[in-house]
Amino acid sequence: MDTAPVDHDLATALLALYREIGGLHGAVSRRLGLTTQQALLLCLVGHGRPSLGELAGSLGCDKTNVTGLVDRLERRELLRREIEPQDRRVSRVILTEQGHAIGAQLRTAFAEAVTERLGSWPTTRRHPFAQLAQAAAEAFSQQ
Amino acid sequence: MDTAPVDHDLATALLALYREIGGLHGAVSRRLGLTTQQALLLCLVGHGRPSLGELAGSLGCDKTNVTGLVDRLERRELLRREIEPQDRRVSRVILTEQGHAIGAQLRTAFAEAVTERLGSWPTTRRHPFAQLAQAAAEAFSQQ
DNA sequence: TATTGTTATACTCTATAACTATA
DNA sequence: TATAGTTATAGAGTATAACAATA
Repeated sequence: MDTAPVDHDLATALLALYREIGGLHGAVSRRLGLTTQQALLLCLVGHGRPSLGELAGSLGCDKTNVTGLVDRLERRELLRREIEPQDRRVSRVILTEQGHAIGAQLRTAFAEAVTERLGSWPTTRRHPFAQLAQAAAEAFSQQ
Repeated sequence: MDTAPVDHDLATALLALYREIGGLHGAVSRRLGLTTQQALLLCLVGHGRPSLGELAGSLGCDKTNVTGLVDRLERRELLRREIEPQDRRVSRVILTEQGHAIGAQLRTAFAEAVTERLGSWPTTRRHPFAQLAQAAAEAFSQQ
């Protein structure tokens, strides 16, 4: 058989990986004065202009949380809201210059932390892993 | 060159995967009446007898948080504290029968959710992914 | 003295329900 | 009427600092 009914080994490995990435990402975020959620949101915005509702979907949390998250990041001038002229109910989020700078620091620091721990992995191992992780993330994001 | 200085692609893929697993795991946990952190702690205890300090290390959070997490789970009779006789400063955590039952439900539900989304992946793809994820989790847990 | 766990505090994250404003 | 975002609320997670019990 090729596709087993339930893959417990894969799930266990992904859960362990989730826990460890969380620790790493949390430490990096904290070092830059952000919470994990603030850092995730900041990286998620990037160069796009997501609405608050879209952010809630991507973060997998309620829209009411995004209001508070965006409030705190806007107060620190890392991003700003912009009302959509075509539909004035919609608020879009745009990073400020400082927000982009912190986002870049965040990505770099996280990439350095990952590379440091997986430093002994050759590209012949890291590359397929990155592709599988990316593909899995996309598969998970389809609802 | 075989080991690049910083692997941004891998870090980006792992961050996306982290976000998606978080959504999936959170949904599964919530369905069983637990928060993400409570579910992580419950799975972490398993059949072991970790101290609160060890749990804090594994969860990557402060020990003061573990006090509250364990308090709430103990109040719901999913686990209990047991003072170590050899060193009465140490409290070890043991799952109750109900705690084991919920833990098993949690693992099964999460494995089902993972398998459902990666259902089209053949074992020739799932298996190496599981091994890489497990190896990465171990590499990350070394400090 | 050092360590394990707790308490107190303040802030952040979270979901639910009710609301405002726009469509 | 329906939708995007907000507010109010209550509970949970988080780190810091100060503390108790034990080693």
